[in-house]
Amino acid sequence: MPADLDLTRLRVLAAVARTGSVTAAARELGYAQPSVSHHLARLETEAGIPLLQRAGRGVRLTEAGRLLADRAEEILARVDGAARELEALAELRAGRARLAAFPSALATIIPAAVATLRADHPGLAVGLLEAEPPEAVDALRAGKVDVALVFEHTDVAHTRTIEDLSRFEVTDVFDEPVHLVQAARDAPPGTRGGVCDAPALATLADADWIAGCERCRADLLARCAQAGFAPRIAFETDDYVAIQALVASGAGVSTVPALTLRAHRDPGVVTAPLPGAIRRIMALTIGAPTPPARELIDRLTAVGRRFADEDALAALV
Amino acid sequence: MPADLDLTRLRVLAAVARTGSVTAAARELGYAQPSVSHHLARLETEAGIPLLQRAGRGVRLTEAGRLLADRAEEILARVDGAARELEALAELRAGRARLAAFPSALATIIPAAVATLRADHPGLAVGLLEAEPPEAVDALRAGKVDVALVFEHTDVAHTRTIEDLSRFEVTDVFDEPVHLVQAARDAPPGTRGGVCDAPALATLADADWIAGCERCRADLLARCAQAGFAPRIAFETDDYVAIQALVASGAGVSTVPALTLRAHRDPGVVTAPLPGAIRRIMALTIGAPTPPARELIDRLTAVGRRFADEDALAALV
DNA sequence: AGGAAACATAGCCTCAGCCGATGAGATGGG
DNA sequence: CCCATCTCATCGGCTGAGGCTATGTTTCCT
Repeated sequence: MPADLDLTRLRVLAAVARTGSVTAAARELGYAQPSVSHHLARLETEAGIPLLQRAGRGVRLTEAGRLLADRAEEILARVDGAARELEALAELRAGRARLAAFPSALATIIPAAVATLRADHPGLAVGLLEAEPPEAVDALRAGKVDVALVFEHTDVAHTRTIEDLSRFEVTDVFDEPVHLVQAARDAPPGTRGGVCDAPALATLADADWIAGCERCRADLLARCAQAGFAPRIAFETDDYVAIQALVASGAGVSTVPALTLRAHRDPGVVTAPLPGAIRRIMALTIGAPTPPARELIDRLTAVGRRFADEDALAALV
Repeated sequence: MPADLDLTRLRVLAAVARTGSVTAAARELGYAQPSVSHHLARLETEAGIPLLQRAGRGVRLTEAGRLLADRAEEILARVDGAARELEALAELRAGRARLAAFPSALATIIPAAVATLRADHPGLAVGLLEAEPPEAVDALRAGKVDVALVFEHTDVAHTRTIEDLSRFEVTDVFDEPVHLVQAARDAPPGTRGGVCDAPALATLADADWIAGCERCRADLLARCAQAGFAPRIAFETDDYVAIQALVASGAGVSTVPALTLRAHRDPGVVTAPLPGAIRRIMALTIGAPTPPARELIDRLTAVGRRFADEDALAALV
C-alpha cells in the first residue's frame, strides 16, 4: 500500500509517458507488449490509484500518472547519473589511490610509476605518505591509505621474515640487491664506475660500521654473525645520503639497498652487491585492491622490472 | 555492466552504510543476514567494482561504495517522496474528512468549502458534526472527527485565550469582526444597508442586553467591563436568528460575530463592527492532517479569505 | 585456547517477470 | 456498413531473482 515503487516499473511508466503508447514503450524498452501492460497494471494496484486510462486506440495518463511519470524521470536521471559515476570509477577515469611508502622508494620507483599512471589516467588522484614499513602497515589497517609499500630483508632462499603478511593481499614489486659501501680510496683493483666485486664480509670484521635504519641494521648484524663476527657500529643514521657521505669521509663501511644508490650516489664511495643479500619490496592491500590501487601496483612492478633489467645489463658491461 | 541498479539493492547498501554492518542492516530491513550479503555481492558484480571490503569483524565501504551509498540516499529520498505524493492523491480519491464545527460556520463557510471540495474530488466523503468548540475538541481527541473547527474571541493584539492549542496542529482559517446589533428604529444617521458606525459601548450602559452562547457572553462581559459598566442581561439564547429577532423587537441590543449575519440578517436590525473585537476561527488537527483533511482545511481558508475580501469591499461602498 | 560475533556460502522454495498466443475494443477505409 | 487493422488486456507457462535456514570461515575478546 505504501507504493513500493520499483525502478523497472518507473522506467516503463516513463517510457509510456514519453511515447504515449504501450506498444511503442515496449519497443523502446525491448519488452513484449504484454509485459508492459502487466507492469502498468501492477503499478496501478500498488499505487492504489489509476495511472492511465484507455483513450480510443491508445492510452492517456491520469493526473496521478503524470505526476508519477514526472517523478520517475527525475529519479531515473539520478540513477543513471550514479551508474555513470560508478562506471567512471571502474574505468579509472575517476578515483584515487593512496600509497604509504618508505623514503628510498619515494625517491625512485614511485615518481616513475606515478608519472606513467597520471599520463594514462589523468582523472586518477594519487596520494603519497612517507612511512617506514611498520607505520605503513598501520596506515593501511587504519584506512588512511589503500596500498602500503613495504620491504623485508631476506636470505637467498627468500623466506619471509614478516609473519603478519597473511592478513594482507601481497604483490611482489621488486627484489633488489643490498650493496656493501666502502670509501673510494679503498677500492680494490678492477673497480669500474664505482662498482666492484664484494670482498668476503669476514675481511671487514675489524672495520668501523655505519648502520642504517632499524631493519637494515638487523640484517647487517645477522649477516656479520653468519660471517663469524660482530660489527663495531660507529654511527647510526636513517639518511642514505648521510651514510654515503660518512663512508666517503672514511668513517667506516656500510650496507645499503640498491634503491638508495639509484636515488643518490656519492662519488667518494664504491659499492659491491653482497651475494645473497636481497631486500624484497612488496605492495600490501586489504583484500583485493581497488582498481586504482591495482593499477598503481601494476605500475610499480613494471618500474621495478625495468630497474632490475637495467641493473642486470650494467653488470654485464 | 552498465550497472543496472535496483532500488532494493540500493536500500540494502544505504542501510549498510548507515549502520556500518551487514547484520545490523539486515535487522533494520527485516531481512535475514545472508540475504543482505547476497544483495551486496550481486550489487558488486553488477557494478563491476568492489563496494566494500571486510575489515576485521565488520565491513568497510570502499570509495566506490561510499559514492554509491551517497547517491542511493538521494535517490531513495526522492522515491519515498514520490510514493508519499501518490499516497496523498490516492487518499483524496477514496478517503474521507470528518469535521466538527459550530453552527454559524456550518451555515456559511462550510457549505461553500465542501461544495468546491466535492466538485474537485468526487470520491472524497465529508462528514459533518455540529459541535461548540469544547465539544469539537473532545470529538477530535476521541477520534470521532479529523478536523475541529473552533473559534476564540481575541482582543486587538490577537492573543490566544485557549491554552490547550499546543496539543494540536493549528491552521488559522478566518478572522472575523464582531458586530454590535441594534434595532433598526434606533439606527443613527448615516446608516446604509443596515450597517452603521459603532457608538461607544459606554453609551449603551443603560440598555438591555441579549447574550449569545457562553463564549460570546464572556467576551461581551469583558468588553463592557473595559468600557466601565456591567451590562444588564435581559435574555440569553444560543440561536443567532432568535437574537436578531429579539433585538428587532426592541427587547435589547447584542453583539454577534459577522458569520451569523452572513447566515441570516433580520431586516429589523442595524449592525456596526466593534473596533478591536475579533473572533478568530481555527482548524485543529492531531498532528499533521491527512491529505483529505489538509484539502478540506485549505478550502475553508480559501472561502474565509473570500468572505474577508467581500466584507472589505462592502465597507468601501 | 576457546567461544562468540560477523560475514560468506550452499541449498531450497516461492513468486515476480518475461514470453507467446489470444481476446476485446476502437478506428478508418472501402 | 462492415471488415481489416491497430492497440491494449488477459491467459498459461517457464526461468531466474530473491527470500529463507543451515553451515562454514574468519576475527576478536576473554
